[in-house]
Amino acid sequence: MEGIREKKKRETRKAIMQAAVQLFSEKGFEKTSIEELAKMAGIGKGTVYSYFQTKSDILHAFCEDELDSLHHELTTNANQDIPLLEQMVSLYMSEFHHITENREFARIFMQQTAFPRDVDLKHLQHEDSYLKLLFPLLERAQAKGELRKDLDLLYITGHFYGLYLLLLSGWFRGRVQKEEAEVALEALFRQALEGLHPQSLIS
Amino acid sequence: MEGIREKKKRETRKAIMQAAVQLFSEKGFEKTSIEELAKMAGIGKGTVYSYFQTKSDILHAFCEDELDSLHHELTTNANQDIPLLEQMVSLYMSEFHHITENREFARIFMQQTAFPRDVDLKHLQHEDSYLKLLFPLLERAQAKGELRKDLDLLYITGHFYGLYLLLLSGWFRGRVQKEEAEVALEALFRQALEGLHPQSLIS
DNA sequence: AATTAAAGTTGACCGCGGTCAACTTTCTCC
DNA sequence: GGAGAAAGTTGACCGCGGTCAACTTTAATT
Repeated sequence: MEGIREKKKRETRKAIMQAAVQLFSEKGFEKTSIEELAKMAGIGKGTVYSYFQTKSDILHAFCEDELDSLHHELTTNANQDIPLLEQMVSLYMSEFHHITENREFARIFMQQTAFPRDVDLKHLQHEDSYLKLLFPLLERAQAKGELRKDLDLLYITGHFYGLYLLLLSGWFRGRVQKEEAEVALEALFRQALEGLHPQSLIS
Repeated sequence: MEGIREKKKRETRKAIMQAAVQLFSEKGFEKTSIEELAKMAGIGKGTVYSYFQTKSDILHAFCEDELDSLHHELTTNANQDIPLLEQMVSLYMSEFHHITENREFARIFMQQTAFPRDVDLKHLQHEDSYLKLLFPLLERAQAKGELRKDLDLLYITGHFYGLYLLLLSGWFRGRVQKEEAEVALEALFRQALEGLHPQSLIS
């Protein structure tokens, strides 16, 4: 049976997350102080740090929850009968729209995900869930003859992810507007599939 | 003629940069305080902020100087007679080695370059110098028949850059070791050139 | 129920990044 | 050269993220 402690811990953690989402959305991540957040969650400042190690960890936890639910949604909704290009574009565009919903959240999350201070197991876990989602799609595409079979699946997923990273970065730097994103990503993915070499070079 | 002011400003700026490089290298970026840095540069704390807007701007200035000199070096040393694949790998690997020399520097730099807080003109300038470096290479490759001519050069550079971002991110997350980097990048670039589609699909 | 150990909470406190009003140095114009 | 303006410098100060020793609450034991 669940003791008082476990219950309280769950509730406190939830209260922190709720306060965080509200305040970060309202005032932005940087402008929200931990003390303020703790007050809204009805706890002392120090307590926050027994649930999360750093301020950005709070935001990170939220983002991972979101991404997890997004991944779950994608897995169940995936339509495997459309061409790979469309599948990938739609998949990454879902994530793109999700993540660009709130620039502040996305920035901190991507900064720490793509260029973390330390090598971290959490990142690898997240990556694995990613790969579990993509591999079946790619294997099926290979089976359907849409994808070369002599390539490492890891490199293929990496290839798409790299181009997605480029798109995200382009949006952050103001190079790509939200409305252009899908066209740009599709063009990049098409390039990846068809190759940059002229056909004549492929022996 | 140059007045006392201009001269002092140049010298002070230089002193700040020198102190920054030394301290950031010795103790790391986060562990170095502005007060300490100012002391070593022989000025007051406040003065630092009339030369740089934030702490990470100092590091940023250094990185941009480095990258500029690297780009210059690459431009003059570029050997245009080797295949495009080799050119691109060697070019990006130079940058990779340069940037991974100091993880701390690279992290802050890449976080702010790829996912900046605000859209910033400085980034666009830097990108332009990038493109100026790459476009001639690609045009020449197009002329030599190594590259499709129906593609936007911007998308091609983007494609390579995206894969480079992936490599860097992989290194930061501990997925790719320095020694494996070149092999990985070459594989990715080769994929990009040859395409992920099986040849039979290319009509 | 009483006692003690373990787990959880707290806010005063620290060091740092960044600001700004007061101050000093340099320039300009007569 | 002197007076006033303009530019540059400074460190006390502020607010915040993060720590920790003292304290409170829950669990385990007899």
